Amino acid sequence: MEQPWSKTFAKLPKERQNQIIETAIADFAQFGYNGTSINKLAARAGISIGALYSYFPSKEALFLTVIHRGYEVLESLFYGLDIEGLELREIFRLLIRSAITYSRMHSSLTQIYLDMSTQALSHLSPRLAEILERQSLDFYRSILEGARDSGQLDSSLDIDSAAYVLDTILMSLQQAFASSYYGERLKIYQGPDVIKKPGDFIEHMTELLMRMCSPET
Amino acid sequence: MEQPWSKTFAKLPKERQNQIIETAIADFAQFGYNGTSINKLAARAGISIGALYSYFPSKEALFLTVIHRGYEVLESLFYGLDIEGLELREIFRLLIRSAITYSRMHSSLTQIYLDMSTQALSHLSPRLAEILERQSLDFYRSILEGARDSGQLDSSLDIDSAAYVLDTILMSLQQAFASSYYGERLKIYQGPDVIKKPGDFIEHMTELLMRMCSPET
Amino acid sequence: MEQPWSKTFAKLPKERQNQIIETAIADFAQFGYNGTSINKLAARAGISIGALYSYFPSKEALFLTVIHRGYEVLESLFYGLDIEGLELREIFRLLIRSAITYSRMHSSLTQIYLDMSTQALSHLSPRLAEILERQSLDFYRSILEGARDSGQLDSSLDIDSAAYVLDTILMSLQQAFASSYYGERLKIYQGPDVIKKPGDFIEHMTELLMRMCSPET
Amino acid sequence: MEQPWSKTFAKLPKERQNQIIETAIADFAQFGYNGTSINKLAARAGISIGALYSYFPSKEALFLTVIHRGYEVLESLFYGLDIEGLELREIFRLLIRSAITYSRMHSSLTQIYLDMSTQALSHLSPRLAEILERQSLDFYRSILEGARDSGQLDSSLDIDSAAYVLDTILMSLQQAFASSYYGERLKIYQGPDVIKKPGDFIEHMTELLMRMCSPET
DNA sequence: AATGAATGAGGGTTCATTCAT
DNA sequence: CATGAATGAACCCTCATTCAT
Repeated sequence: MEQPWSKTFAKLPKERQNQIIETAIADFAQFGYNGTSINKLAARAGISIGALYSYFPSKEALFLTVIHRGYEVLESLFYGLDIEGLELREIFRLLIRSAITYSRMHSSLTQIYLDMSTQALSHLSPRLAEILERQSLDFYRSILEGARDSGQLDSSLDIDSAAYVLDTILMSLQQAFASSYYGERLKIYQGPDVIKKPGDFIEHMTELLMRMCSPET
Repeated sequence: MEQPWSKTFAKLPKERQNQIIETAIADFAQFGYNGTSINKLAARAGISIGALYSYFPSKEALFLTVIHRGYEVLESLFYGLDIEGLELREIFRLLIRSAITYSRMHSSLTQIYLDMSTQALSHLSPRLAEILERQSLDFYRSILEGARDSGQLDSSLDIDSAAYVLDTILMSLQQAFASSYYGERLKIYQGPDVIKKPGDFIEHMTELLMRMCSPET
Repeated sequence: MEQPWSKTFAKLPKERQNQIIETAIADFAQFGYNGTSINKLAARAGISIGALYSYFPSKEALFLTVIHRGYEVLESLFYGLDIEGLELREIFRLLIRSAITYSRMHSSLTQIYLDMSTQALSHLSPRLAEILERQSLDFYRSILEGARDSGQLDSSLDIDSAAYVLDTILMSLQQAFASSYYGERLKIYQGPDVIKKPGDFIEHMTELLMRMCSPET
Repeated sequence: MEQPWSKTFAKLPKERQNQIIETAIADFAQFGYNGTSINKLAARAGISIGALYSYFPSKEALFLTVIHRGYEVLESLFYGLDIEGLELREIFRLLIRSAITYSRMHSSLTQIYLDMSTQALSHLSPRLAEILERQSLDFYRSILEGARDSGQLDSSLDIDSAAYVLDTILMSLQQAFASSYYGERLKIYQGPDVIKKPGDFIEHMTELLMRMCSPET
């Protein structure tokens, strides 16, 4: 993604950059793209409208910058996962836990992903999907291929399909722990305590993923 | 859900009702809740603004009515599925096919679900989730319980968790075949032909669901 | 010119229409197209911004409506000139007097013509020139042809060129009596009293036009 | 005209001065005074906003500097015209040709004159008209007086009025060959080829001016 | 019941000018 | 001297809602 922000913004102290991006994340998350007012956002971020427009040429550019930030966070999450030598079950458990942790730590970003996938922003879809989903696929595929090579994954399995299911489930968990709607949905499926005490649920999910992947005994 | 529409609207000829609701579905799907203009919608639907406001007290009420219509469509979909006597594999295949068919026939409604689950409309979440997700859960649970009772489902499985995974996957397929973003995502995972020729993908998904549920041999 | 105003505007009482158009004429004349603020104009016209935009879809449409009004005024001026049976000298004198009178009565419209011919509005040039200049040409040509047929105009003269000069001079007089710049210019050429007492100047101009046209004796 | 530019600007290398003034000419010509953005102009000229404001205390000062440059160009044009010993008809032809040539070479300046004469800039009118029109009058008057003294101009003619007509026609030709609107107008009067092949038109104009001035035979 | 004109706050964005560096 | 970041009023235009007809 070409940088949607200006050189002026890049030169700003990191502190100030964060202050702006975090305000933007909060607003876009809470109000959605169309519901967010750039003028109000600027006021909340403590900068003038003119300054904001000198950092980002348009509302869309600011939004894309926020998405970019989300990508970096996600990247560092994947990068920080140490799955070396773990059994597949441990890996699944770790992925699920990480999805939930990420979701809680970065609930606004997660909410923005939801908004971004909305049809109203469909003109951004190809660009954004390519950036964000490609790395997930690569990561999950490498995990599953590793498991297959070590005999922990049924060799007859279509890996891309399994990766799709894995990503779908992890995404659904992220959404469940960050957005109101999907939170309500999860509570309907798992009872009201699941959000606060997700331990059992995590085990169940791990088990289901394992059953899906493990070679027949 | 209390009827968000007025008695006046209820008394309208079905034809006129449909004309309005379908315009609303199209607009909310394309532009999102915040991006939809009630004035333009009225013009496109061929009614006056005053009439629209006599049918629905607010933009939100019209949106809720649209969601309600979506619920009816979904209900009739579930109701129309004849799974009596089918083996579990057949049922999964049918559910997946139905999700895709529904998504293609009612892509606007599917897109609206996405918008609705957005944080910007979070004040509606509890109401909407309860209505829409409860019936899905009940339906999937009954299927899985039936399968368990006939020995086609591992009795150690947590049925609510399995239902959650099932619903999650079916929802993701709906979104993939209706929205730009999730369509792009699916293509990244499965290649560009999957949208037009989803046969293999359907089989893979069926297989994965079966592995998840079947008793160990 | 297709009507740039809406049906809503057409249905307004003439009084109200005039109030709006006249405010627009005054503002566009005083501040130019780019210098005119639609919001301020609406306030000065005593209507809401929304109302103004329901009458005219854009600033440009309002401007075009003003030009249209100018065309009507010009048309009625031409139509009202009774040159039947007048000698050419009398006709020239009358045209010059009329240009000055028109300019004084409709100085704002005259000022707007100046603004309109500016390069900043060049995308309107072809449309506007065709409408406004065509009728002038036709009118002047008919006068000159009449004069030629009655032997008052040298038959070797190129009538279109003579019409061009005639129009150019009349336009310059209009501008001189309506706009600051061309007023100053005229004063430099003719002394400061010419604006208030243009009698001699009118005679000189008449004489020059006659010399230009009359057959050699 | 008091110099509207600063000493700093005067000390700049001529090259840099030109670069700035020419960008300003281009922008003011294309967008008009109100439509021109000083910030964009600075960027296009390759200098900083701060520098621009150290050269010219305001947008208006830059505009006046541009007008001043136009004056210089016009002055050098008049100065460069060698009419010594030419017959009046030759002089008129030369003036017309020069007006067209000038207009083509300096179309932006010509367009700026149009904008400048607009009511929106009326507070500048007295200053600008005095500078720009005085020299034209003096020049044309000297020509006509010369012609009168050599018997080529009817001695009963009011020279100032003839100068006014002469200037008006020459100005109209300049505008016709530089601005969209007056170009369209000329085409309506003279057909679409006149802009590219103005030969006949030049002759007609010359003839008309001659008729206007020559003594009766 | 139906119409659609009217409202005006608020939307995203621009820009002449200032001033700390 | 030069830079260019910062300001914020003002720009054109939209829209959910009201209400006289």
